Amino acid sequence: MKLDPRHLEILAAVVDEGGLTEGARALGKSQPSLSRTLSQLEHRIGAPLFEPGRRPLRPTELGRALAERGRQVLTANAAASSIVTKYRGGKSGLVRVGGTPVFMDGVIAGMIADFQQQNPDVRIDQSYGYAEDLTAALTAGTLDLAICPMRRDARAEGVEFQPILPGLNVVACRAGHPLMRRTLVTPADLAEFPWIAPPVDSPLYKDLRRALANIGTEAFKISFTGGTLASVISILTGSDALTVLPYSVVFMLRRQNTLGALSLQIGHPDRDLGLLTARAAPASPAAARFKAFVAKQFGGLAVTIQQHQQDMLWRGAR
Amino acid sequence: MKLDPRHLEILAAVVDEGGLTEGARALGKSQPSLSRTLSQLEHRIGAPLFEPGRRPLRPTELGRALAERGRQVLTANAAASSIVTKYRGGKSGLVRVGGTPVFMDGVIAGMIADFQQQNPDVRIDQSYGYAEDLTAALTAGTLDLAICPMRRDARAEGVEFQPILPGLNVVACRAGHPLMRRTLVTPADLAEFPWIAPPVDSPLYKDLRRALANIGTEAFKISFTGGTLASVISILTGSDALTVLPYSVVFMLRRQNTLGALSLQIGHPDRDLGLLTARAAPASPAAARFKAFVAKQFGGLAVTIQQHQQDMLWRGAR
DNA sequence: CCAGTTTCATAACATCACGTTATGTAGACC
DNA sequence: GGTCTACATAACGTGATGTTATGAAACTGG
Repeated sequence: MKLDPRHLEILAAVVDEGGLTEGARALGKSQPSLSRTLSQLEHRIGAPLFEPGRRPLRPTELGRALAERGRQVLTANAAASSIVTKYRGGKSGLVRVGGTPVFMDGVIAGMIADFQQQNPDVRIDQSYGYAEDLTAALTAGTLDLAICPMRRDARAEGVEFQPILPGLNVVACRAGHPLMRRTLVTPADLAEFPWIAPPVDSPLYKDLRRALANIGTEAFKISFTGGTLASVISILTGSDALTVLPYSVVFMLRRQNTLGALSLQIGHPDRDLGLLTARAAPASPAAARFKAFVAKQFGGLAVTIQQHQQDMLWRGAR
Repeated sequence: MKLDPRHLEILAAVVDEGGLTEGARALGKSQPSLSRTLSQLEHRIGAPLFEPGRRPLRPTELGRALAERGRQVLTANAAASSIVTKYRGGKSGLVRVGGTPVFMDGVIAGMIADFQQQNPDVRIDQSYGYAEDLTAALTAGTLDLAICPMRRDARAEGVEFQPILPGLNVVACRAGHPLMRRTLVTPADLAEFPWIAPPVDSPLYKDLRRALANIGTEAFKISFTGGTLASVISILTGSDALTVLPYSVVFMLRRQNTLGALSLQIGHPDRDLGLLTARAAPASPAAARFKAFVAKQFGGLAVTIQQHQQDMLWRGAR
């Protein structure tokens, strides 16, 4: 006995609403349609679903039992509809986001927390990688959004880059570091302190090398390498070590008052931090929503950073 | 967003079976049919349900979420099918059975217990009534089966009567009643004992009157009237009162050894105990099954009673 | 008991979704 | 790179589902 789940839905609606007319109205169909459908169903089953010759159509025991199942179909269907609606509104779904480790840990993780506060049904898969891997993952369709620094002129095939922050690295150290008191730090001052280096294949490592070369300090001693942002922060706060970090990361940590940035111009990398998305496949609503959220947050962040720098400048000039 | 529950079923089957081909086989449909249906569903939803360009078709997060709902639809549908199958096999449903009070309590109740032992999903609504009411209820469709005594020549309109036992009433009393020792009881012996009378509108009451008239005893004192079988038995066992009961009822109670029947010919009523069913509406499978069960039980009962009587006769003759 | 109202059943018809077979195409695997 | 398997597409027939119009039957009130 194979039944059509739609027939069960109709039966449930008619039983629950108390009549064909009401049931038809509830389902948005015509009354004769339901009448015929239920007649056919009764004929197929070979047993009456409604007591014959009763005008306010009353279900039999069997009709009630089957209506119960129809109710289950209706609720499952409604749940499915809700899932689709939420998905299309970006309120639900999966977002696979990747980026350079330090940015993800230092900046994006906080934004993800804010985003999930408002969108609890959106699942976020975070992964780490550098521009090349991220681009590959995006074109392969295994990633929805990447957040990484990228050269302004670099146009990778099949991906779209949307700059959100100018690249700006600073020399970071613990809040009470000896060099923090100086209003101006010279390259020579840096020589005596140990350095924490990012992984050698990271853009940040290149930035570090380039920054030190610009300053004129080629020889520097590396005391720690390979850790994630969390371990870097631990070591920085527990020692007088220095490292190069994106200013945005240092800025986001300002509330904890554990890290500071030296007043030292180390030269901007020729890259912008930005959002990388695949050009081919249209992003899922949740991914698009998350992307828009991140972009907006960074917009606010850029303004805040600017205000903060103005403030620091003003206080420094005083 | 209104979805077709059948599409969800198909999605669930494909996701669970791991492919279109397997899903099609599981549903008893062709592979292209599912392919097109799911394509349309994806198009309607506006989002992919399966990761594109993967050969062992792998569902997306959304696809999995909707498949979960489809699974609910499938289980509800399967449950509905099971209900129908059990209903058609008479293994489930509602049986409304009515009959004369004493018979229902004394004989049928025990059969109902046996029936429900084997058919736990069949619900039985028991009601009481006499031939006239029962016939009316049957033709009105508010009763599936009636069990009552009926004259052999009485043919009510629209109902069918199937005799199952010859009507046979006996004078009943408690097991240790003074009259029980006598091998032969005369009408005069009955005069000194009080009588329990059934309700005056019951056929049993008429039987009592007729039986006593046949015997020649018109004047008898009635000490109790109006109770159900349970109270009649209580009073019989606690006193030396007499009453008229169908022999089948006394026989069914033989195990308890509380009641006995006097060796007194009181004349058979011109009625048979039988099953009354509506001729018009075909009985529900469960009702038909119950009717067959009761008929078979009574068949066995008739044989047992006969053997018992033979046995009694033989012992009495010895 | 009768008239009015409501509620369901039936008829006739159009359309679209579904199921079929045949066939093309693209990952996957060795 | 060749082959196999699995999915997608095409073309077509049929049947179920939707519609409106209308009839019949049952509940309502006086």
